Order: sequence, then structure tokens, then C-alpha cells
Amino acid sequence: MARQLEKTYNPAEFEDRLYTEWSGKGYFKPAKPGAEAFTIVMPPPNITGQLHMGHALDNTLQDILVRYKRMCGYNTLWVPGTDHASIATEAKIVEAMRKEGVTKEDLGRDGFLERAWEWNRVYGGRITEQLKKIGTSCDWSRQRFTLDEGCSKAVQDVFVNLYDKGLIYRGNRIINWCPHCLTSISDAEVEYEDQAGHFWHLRYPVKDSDEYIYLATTRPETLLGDTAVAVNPKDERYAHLVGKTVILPLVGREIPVVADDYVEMDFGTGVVKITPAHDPNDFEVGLRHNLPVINVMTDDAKITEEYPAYAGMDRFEARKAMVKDLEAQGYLVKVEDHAHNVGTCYRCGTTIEPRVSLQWFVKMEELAAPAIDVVKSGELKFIPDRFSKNYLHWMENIRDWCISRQLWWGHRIPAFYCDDCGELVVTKEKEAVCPKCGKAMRQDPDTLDTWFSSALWPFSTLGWPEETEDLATFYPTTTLVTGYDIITFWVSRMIFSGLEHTGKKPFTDVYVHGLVRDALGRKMSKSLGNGIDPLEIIKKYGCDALRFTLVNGNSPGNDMRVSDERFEASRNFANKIWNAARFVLMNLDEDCTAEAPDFASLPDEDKWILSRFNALTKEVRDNLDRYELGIALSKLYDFIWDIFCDWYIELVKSRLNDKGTKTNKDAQSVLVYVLSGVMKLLHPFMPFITEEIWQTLPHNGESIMIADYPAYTDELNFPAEEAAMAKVIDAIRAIRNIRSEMNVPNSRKAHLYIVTADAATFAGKDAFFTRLASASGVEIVAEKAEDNGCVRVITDACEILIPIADMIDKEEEMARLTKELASAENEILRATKKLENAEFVAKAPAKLVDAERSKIETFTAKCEKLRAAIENLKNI
RNA sequence: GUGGGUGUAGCUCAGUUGGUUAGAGCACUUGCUUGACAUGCAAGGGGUCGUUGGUUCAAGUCCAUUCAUCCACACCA
Repeated sequence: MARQLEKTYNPAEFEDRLYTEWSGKGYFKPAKPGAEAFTIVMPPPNITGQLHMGHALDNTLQDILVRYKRMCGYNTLWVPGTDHASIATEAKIVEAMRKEGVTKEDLGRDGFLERAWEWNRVYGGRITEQLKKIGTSCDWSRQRFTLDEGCSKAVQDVFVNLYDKGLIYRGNRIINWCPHCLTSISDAEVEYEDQAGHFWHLRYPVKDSDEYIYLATTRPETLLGDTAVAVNPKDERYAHLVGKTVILPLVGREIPVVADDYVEMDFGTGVVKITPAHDPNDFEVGLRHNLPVINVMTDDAKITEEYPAYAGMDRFEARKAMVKDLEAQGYLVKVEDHAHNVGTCYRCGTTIEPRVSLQWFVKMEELAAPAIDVVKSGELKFIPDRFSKNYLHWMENIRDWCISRQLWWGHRIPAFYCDDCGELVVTKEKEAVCPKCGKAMRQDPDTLDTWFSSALWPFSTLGWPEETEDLATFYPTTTLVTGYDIITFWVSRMIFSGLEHTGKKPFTDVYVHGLVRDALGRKMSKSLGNGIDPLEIIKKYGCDALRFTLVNGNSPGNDMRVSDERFEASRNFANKIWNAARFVLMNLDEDCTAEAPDFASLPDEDKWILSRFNALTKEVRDNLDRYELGIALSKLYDFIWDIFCDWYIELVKSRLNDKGTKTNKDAQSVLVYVLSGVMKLLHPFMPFITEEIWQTLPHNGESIMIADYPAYTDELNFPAEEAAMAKVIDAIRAIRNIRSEMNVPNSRKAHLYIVTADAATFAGKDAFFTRLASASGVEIVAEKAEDNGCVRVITDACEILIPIADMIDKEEEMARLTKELASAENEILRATKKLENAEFVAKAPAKLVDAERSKIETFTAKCEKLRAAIENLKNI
């Protein structure tokens, strides 16, 4: 006897085994050459990373789409890979080295890179192994790394192309500098946080005058770099000072008073000190007025040698010292508390220092235009749509992208300088010779922003710039799945890069999901220590339960909370499926096959479940096609638990005891048909349990993974039987209800009289009532005379008399009937009002108007019966 | 400041193109050792869908207003 499942659901026993089998049989590779392609490239996790809930969600969603499309017959490819994460990785390695007392400089560039590659060998593999635990069916034979040879070649090509087109330039511009990581970072990498600070009100003496000019600053230490004081050109208070000079306290430098629109008259005193080297706005003012740019800090944010009084002091120490001196010399007017936003490094949290420095930039305006069009035209869609607004807002206000980083771990900038004549050459070659003086050139020591290479991910992973078969087959990719937190960092840059370098959008749909939060709604973070480790959850509840929790009832773009309660509920669902399968298996004959039964000859309950299953396939497919994964899954949950387990299995139990009959064989066939069908529908969501069960059931084919996804068929559409069974189920519920309300124990069986004009609907279904409604026998009659020993239960389709009058509390039953009558009368009233409204009758769809009419009929009949039942009760 | 999200049962959340009496899980009440499952079964209580207006035959769903809350972007020295 091959067909058996372990008595208890123990996912750890089979999940790894099945993954290895699938992988070994090559199911993760595209297998339908010629068919329409469905492609996803995985957002590459950082090699520094540990698998967290965000990865688990992101990859579960991708896996669902990929498995679904694969079963639908698409030539499906999911490309995995990892990101070198230059700044994050370098920071971790430097930190590890610091503990050993080693610095980057000790190792030298080559030595450091060796160590970084070693890091990648050790930790880069860790995250991919963890991804396998959640069932990702990506093609590992195509796995890529942003620093591998191919991706590096793509990066070089792109850099050189953009440079040749004039879209990459090198310039002295103000950038965000991290004094801890010792590198520039892009605007997107700055995180702002509210900090309590102060306004220091200062006064600068006007030259050759007794007058002072009053202003305030939050960063007094930048005073050293002031090269002007600015006022608004319309400000009459200061008109007489424009063009004059003031003496910079502590420094003694003479600086001009300039007029600039940037200054707001109403804010503070209407005077701003201008420090072009250390403030982005001041930098702009400086450009407009040709002001000198004086950098007063070293790379690690200490005051430079030029200012001996403060030289070597950290910027915050210098601030204190300078405030003290300003006060002593009478330049400090007052100090106020002031909360303001301070930019911090997204990696290390250090307060960033705006700073003028020579960096490489991508000119964005020209690149952004087509990237805006492709979304505005609807050619590239965000799901849900509201994220396209975020995207467009960012794209339309984009600034040039600082791409050079003062790091070693990354793609080195392919630019070479001649130390003799200053010539600059940008080339794909590894070395360069100065075209002017013939001397060997020195390569730019900097590397590129990590996002520069991940921007190319959708095509660099498919072989671009080579014209590979993969590129021709799978590009543009179909769907990108990612969190809303990296739309600006990553998605936007892929879009303009794809359009620029391949002439095509990199993907058609962007499916955006939210963040996974803890039970209290907090972001999971290391500092809070509230992170939930997906691997722990898998150990405890199984991978399918984890996936179920992350997807069930969730809607695109919204954050979600996870908690033990939810994981447990999901595990219980898996357990329910497991036991339903066990039940089916223990009732199958040895010779039971996967052949479908002759549908037309089946009894109502079989046609009912098949018809419901059929409708389900359509709904699930429709939902999946619209990226409504959460809705699709909760429909599957309802069908499996409520329809299949709680009703169908209970309905066929009596037939299953009738061994050797046609009806028994049919029941087996239908159980197998529906269960294996619903396992297929569920497989993309819960791949392991569905495969394990499907393999154990009679089946055709090697694996559920490569089976056909069920589709709607007219052959299984049985509306009449669906309606009939709905009436039967309604009757059983009504009987259970009154028995429960009246505390009639199930052991007290009772004969039922079903009074109905529709005998056919109830005929031949005695077993349902005896088994599920504590009936000792059933009589279907057209009429039933008054009977004082019976209570009456009324449904839309029938009236049921149950001889348990002696068991009931007359008053309670009276109250119950009265309440039911009132609610039925209310329904009539409601429907009548609607129909009395001429406009409703005229404008609403005929179907709805008819529904209201038949509602009146149904409830009128029901009311009559209820009134009769009340009269009857009085006589008991 | 600009843009956006969220507000539905005690809690966490679904609710598709507006259309029966608004759903689920958890929690709660009552009753069940029903030969798959107590990680279960049956029955039940609980919501004026944040506020106020509007559009419509019809609004949880669309529009406006307002309150609360969260996020993104920008940022005033």
C-alpha cells in the first residue's frame, strides 16, 4: 500500500526533501521554449544580509507568480542573484578588521579586495541557501552577482556610453559626505531625523560702521567658511548694506553682503550667513554671486589647519569652542532651543556633512524624460497604481545623481588621469596611456554607487551587452516584485537605465508590497530586537505556514503585521489540509486511479462540489492575473475548509462506507479529483504540502510543479445541482440551529417532516439529515397537518417539522420565532420600498429588480409559515 | 511645505467594475471524546464601515470637508 501520509503533519520531514528533488529534476529552469515568456529578476539581496521577513515576503510573492505562470504553460524564468552592496559590505569588513586592529591602509587596496571577495564566498552563499528554505523556484544555474564578470562589463559599457553622450560628468559640486564611511553618498541615501538643536543668534560688525548685522545659525562651526552674508533684494531694512562688507568674527575675513531671492524676509532677521562649501543652498547662492568656496573640514569632519585655534577639533567640539569664543568676544546675542531635521547616513547613522568635492555625476534631466513618459502612458504599470504618483513626483524633481564613492569594494570608475598634463580618458580598457604625452595613466581610485550596477540588473543578468539568446527570449522582463521603500533607489533607476541602454522598458508591471511589521506594528529592526527570523518560523510551523501568513488576506502595497497567533492559524490550516488528505487516502480502494468519473451520472452533492470547484478555478485565476494574491488565497482557504472539509467530506461519509458500489467508487473519484485539483490551485502558495499530498494521491505526471493549472470548463458547470444543495445545506443549518438554541442533545434523534413543494431537491438525501442533523428518519411531504408535538423550522425553500416539542422552552422558542418574523417582515418592507421607487425599477439592472421581487415572494411565504408556527406553538 | 496611505467587530485585517441581510482569523459564549483533524466539530453574541455634507435608483466602495494616525519627498539659515 503506497498511499499513506504520516499521522501528524510534520513539514520538516518533507520540505527540504522536495526542494532538492525539484531542483535536481531541473524544474526551476525555463522548459517551454517557444511559448510566451514570463520573466522575473529577483531583487538581489545584499551579501551582508541574513534572510529577514522582508526577503521572505518578497520572494514568496515572486515564487507564487512564477509557479502559477509555469503551471499555466509559460516559458518561465526567475533569475536569482546577489548584490555586492558596496558601502554596507565595506563597512562590515572594516568593522571586523577594526576588531583585529587592522586598517584598510594596512592591507592596501588589493589586500582589502581579497578579503572582501573572501567575505562574499562565505556570506554571499549564506543568503542564497536561506532563500531555498522558503521554496524559491528560481533558476540557480543562472545565478548572478553584481560584481561578476558579466555585470562588471555591463557597468563599464554603460559608464562609457553615458560619458560619451555627455550624460556623465565630473565636477566640483556639493554632495553629502559621511565622515564615518569617508565617502560621498547620494541624496537618496540620506535619512533625515528630527533632532533637538539650537539657534545661535550672532552679530557681525559692518565694516567702517558702528552697525551690526544680526543673524542666526544652527551650525556655528560653519562660520569659518562663510564667504558672504545674504539678504532679500526687496528687503528695505538692509538695502543700504548690500554691496558693503562685514567682518567675520573669529576669522577677521571681510565678506560682502549680497542680495539673493533665496533669503526669506519673514524668517528670523532676514539675514543668512553663506557657507558655500558646507550647505547646498549656500552653494547655489555662491554660484550666483561668484563667491569663494572655503572648505573648513577634513574628510573626517575635523577643522582644517587653516584655523589654528580650532584645527583638529571635531566639528561638534569646534562648535562648543567657537560658541564660547563668540560669547567672550561679544558676538553671541542669544541662544534659542530649536528642533530641526538633520541628515544622517543611511548606513551608519552619522550626521552627514554637506561638502564641496570633486565627484562623478549622472546628468538626469535627459534620462528622466522617457522614464516619465513610459509610466504616464501606462506602458509600465505600478500595482497598486498610487505608487506611480510617488515615482513620477520623484522623477519630475530629480537632481543629478552623484555616482562616485570613496570606497574600494565595487566597480572601479573606468576613468584615467595623466599626472603630467591632467588629461582625462574614459575607457573600457584596463589601462590607459595618455594620448598627449604617451605616459601611463592613473585610474580613478573611486568606485561606483552600488545602485549604478543594480540599475542594470534586468538586462545585465540576461547577458547584456552581448546579444544573448536569453536577452532575446526573456527581455523585457514581465514583473518586478519589490517593496515600496526602494522605488526611488532602485526601480526608478532600472526604468531609465533600461530605456536608455536597451531601448526597452525593463519590465511591464511593478508589483509593490509593503513592509512586514511586528505584532505591535513596529518596523522590525536590529536595534529594537523585535525581528522575527523566518527560519525560526519555518522550523516551528513549516514553510507553507509562513508563506500562507505572509500572503493570506494581504493587499498590494500595504504593510502587514505578523504574530505567533497568525503563524499558528496558518499552521492549523496546513494541518487541516493534511488531515483531509489523510481521510481521503484511507477511504480509497487500491485500484483507485486519477481518472475523472463520468460527471453526468453523479449525484447532486458531487456535481455541487465539482461546480463549486470549477467556479473557484476561474476566480483564483482571475485574482492571480490581477495580482490579487491575498484574495485568491483566502478563497482557497474558504473552499478547502468550509466547502470541501466541513460539507463535502461530511456529505459523502455514508457513501464511503458502502464498499463495492458505484456510488462508493464515484465518491472516491470525486474526492481525488477535487482534492488534487485544489492542491494544484494552492500549489503556488503552499508548494510543499501540496506536492506531498498530490504525490500520494492517485496522479498522472511527475510533479505537481509541472502539472497544468486547473481551468474553468463548462463540463463542470452544474447550476441546478448547486442551487439544490444550497437548499439542503440551508435546511441542515436551520435544524442544527434550533436544536442548539434549545439545547437538544445530538443523542436525541428525531424524525423529520420536510414540507416542500420541491420534493425532488430533498429526495434521496436522507443520509445527510441523519448524519448531519441528528435525524432518525426523513419524510418529504407536500403538506403536514398541525402537530402539537413538533416545532417548526422555516427556511426559504421548505418547512421542517421536528417532534421535539417536549424538549423546548416555549417562551424562548416564541421569542426566536418572533424575532425571525420581525426580520423577515423587515426584509419585505425594505424590498417593497425599493420597488415602489420608480427610478430604481427604471434604472437598476433588471436582474436586481427581479431579485427584489422574488425576495418579496420568498419572505412573504416565510412570514406566513412563521405566523403559522407561532400559532402552533401557542397550542403546545 | 508638497504628495500619498490608513481609519470597517474587543484585536489584526479582507472587502475586486458602486448592487442581496458587510466578511475572515484570533479572542469571547454555549454544546460536543461525531473512527481525518481538540492544530478539531456545531451553534451563537459582537460593527449607525472615523466626522459632516454631496453625487447616484443604489455608497463601506465615487466626490468634497474635517478629525486622527502613519509614510515619502522637500526643508528656513
